[in-house]
Amino acid sequence: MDYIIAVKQLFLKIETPAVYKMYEAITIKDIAKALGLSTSTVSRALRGSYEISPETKKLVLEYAEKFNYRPNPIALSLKERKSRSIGVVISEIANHFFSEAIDGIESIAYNRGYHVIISQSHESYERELVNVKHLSSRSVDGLLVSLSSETNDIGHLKELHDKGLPIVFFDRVTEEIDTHKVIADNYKGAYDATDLLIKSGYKRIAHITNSAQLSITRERLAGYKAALADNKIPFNEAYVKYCNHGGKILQEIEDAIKDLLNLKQKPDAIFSGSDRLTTSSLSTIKTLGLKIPDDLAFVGFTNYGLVDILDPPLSAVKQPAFEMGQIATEFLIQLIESKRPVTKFETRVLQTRLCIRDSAAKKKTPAAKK
Amino acid sequence: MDYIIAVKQLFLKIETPAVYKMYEAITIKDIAKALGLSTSTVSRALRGSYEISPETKKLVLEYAEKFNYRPNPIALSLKERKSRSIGVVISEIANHFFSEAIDGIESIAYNRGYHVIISQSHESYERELVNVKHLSSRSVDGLLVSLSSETNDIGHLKELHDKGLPIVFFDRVTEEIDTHKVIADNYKGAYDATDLLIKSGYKRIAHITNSAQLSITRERLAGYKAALADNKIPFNEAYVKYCNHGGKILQEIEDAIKDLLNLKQKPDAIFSGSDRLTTSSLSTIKTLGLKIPDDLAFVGFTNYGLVDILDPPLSAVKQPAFEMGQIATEFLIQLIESKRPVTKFETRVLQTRLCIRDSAAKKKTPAAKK
DNA sequence: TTGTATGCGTTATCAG
DNA sequence: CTGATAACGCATACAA
Repeated sequence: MDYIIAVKQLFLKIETPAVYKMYEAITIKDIAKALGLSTSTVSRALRGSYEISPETKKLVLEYAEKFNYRPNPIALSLKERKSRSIGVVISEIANHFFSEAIDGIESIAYNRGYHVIISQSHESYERELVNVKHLSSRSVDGLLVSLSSETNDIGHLKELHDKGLPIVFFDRVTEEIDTHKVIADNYKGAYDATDLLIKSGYKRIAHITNSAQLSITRERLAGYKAALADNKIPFNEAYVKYCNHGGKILQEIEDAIKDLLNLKQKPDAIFSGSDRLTTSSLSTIKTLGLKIPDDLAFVGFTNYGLVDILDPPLSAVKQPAFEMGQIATEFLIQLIESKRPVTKFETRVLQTRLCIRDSAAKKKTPAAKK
Repeated sequence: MDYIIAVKQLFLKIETPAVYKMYEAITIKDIAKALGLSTSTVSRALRGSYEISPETKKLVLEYAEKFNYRPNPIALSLKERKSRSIGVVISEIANHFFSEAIDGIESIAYNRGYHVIISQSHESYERELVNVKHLSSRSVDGLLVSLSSETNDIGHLKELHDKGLPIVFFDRVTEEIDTHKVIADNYKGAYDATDLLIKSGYKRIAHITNSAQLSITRERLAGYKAALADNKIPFNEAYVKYCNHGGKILQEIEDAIKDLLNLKQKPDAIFSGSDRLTTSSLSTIKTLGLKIPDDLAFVGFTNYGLVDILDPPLSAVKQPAFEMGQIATEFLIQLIESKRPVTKFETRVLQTRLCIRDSAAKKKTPAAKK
């Protein structure tokens, strides 16, 4: 049986020329041969060089058009030593903040003729490492990075950056690498959210947030603390819950919220510090049978279109994800195409937007509590 | 001031050699020169060829290891005439069905050493065309396609496919191209959803769905009709609302739902046919102040994690997006790496999953209505 | 066992 | 105005 197949294969191999093989496209060489010109003449004609006679130019251009000539980007890459592609390193596409950011990234990249290669770390340092290695080894011209929540050693990126690979960070940044960065005003966003809860009459406000090493976590925590301080509310360490945000996030959140509810001084409101944290928290709150805002008021960072379809509608801090992606990409392309080494870097800070809805509604019984 | 900067730059330019320029990596040629060997020897040693002496092999391997040699993928691509990357053509990343599918695609692709390049059409035929052109012209080895809702001319894809570019369709497929396809059992999913509503006591069930030319729309409509027929409920054309799903989807949906509510025989339930349609419908229903399920019962296709955080929890048809992505990718890589032309193609159909929740709860007053 | 030469598709340099 | 040649990094047929 195997023998027959083998013979058949041999037969097929002889019979069929390499037609099926690959989408064969026309090359400069083909044009040159067909027109009895040299490849260099064709190349120059195609690029509209002034030193080619109008007739030749016309001839070549028409032939190219007719046979739908497209320059081979891979050959160009090899020659110019750049791939015209940029790598994006993020944790999760299935997260509206990042998918909006990607929209922004693409809107700029495609206009400037760059491919976008996206890789997800799923919040794992291991995977981030693998992805960065995969993307680097000279197949991308630059990297757009938002760190995974597990990452605290950025040696892999530092090394690439030192070797001259342009890198721009957005959202989850690091201070250890001096380059352009694009972030939201997390401090102010968190301040606004916390302040809204306080102004609505809540005093015992818990904060569910990402892993402690992320820049966004630190900045949002600072904004939360500042709002408490400005309103003369003491900061309570037990009210802050860090979640590593990995695969078992739902369990993590459930544990965190249960912990909070078991405290002697139960919190009366929660401020949640990210997209996934927000949805997971809401899910847990529902499971526990708690009513928002009466049992627990709620405000969260999120870019999902959830704000108004929930009951009650969700008060949320929205990040300018699309713009962040755009600006980061502009920065990166600028670095890639810069003729001279860049030594002066910028950290661009964009404003967040607070959407006020019922989930942080005024407390109904402010008098009853002490 | 500018003058000083210019002088400084000039100075810098003279001072710094072309180090900043580009992440320079070591090549086979470098190794050969350093070790006094020829490039071919090095190349062979690196690939562990049997015809190289153990000593030379060791020498080369150690040197390569020490200087962290990585073969240049672009040079390889040029040589082997393939890029080891696959293009993904979808409408929106910010759609859980697609982001889950992408997870599946990546899980397979990365294991097999392929890059994944994603492009979004945002439901526009124009953009789909541009993206496909961009991806093709020999920079990807194959295409994973889910058509935009605007697309009814697939000439661009047909041409590429005829030229030998492997293409696999998933979710939104076409019959006009003979190749592997991966779809959900949309017929059954729609049947189940409609049947659930009927079994819960609803009889006037509207269907909000995608643009009519999409395969998923046709299949889901068929399932909806079949469930009605099996339950002896007459089909009412006025109950089916097609939405083109473009930029102004919210307005479209609002109009559609208002139309439905203005009918003499107002529907008592809605079955919605996609992720975005579902969230937009819920949003509109909320805006109009309608209560689910008392005023209007609801079941929708969706892959969002919404099911249980809404009030009432949402009954939903979930698609096996991750698996669809995986299988489509396996098909594609199989086509790409096949040594012979493939003539026998498969259409894989995966099962959907119905999640039953309160939004399709039993009707409370079945007696009152005729 | 190792080296030389060639080609993948393109552009730049130099020579006519 | 046009053509020949080299180079980008790698693999391989062919020589030695």
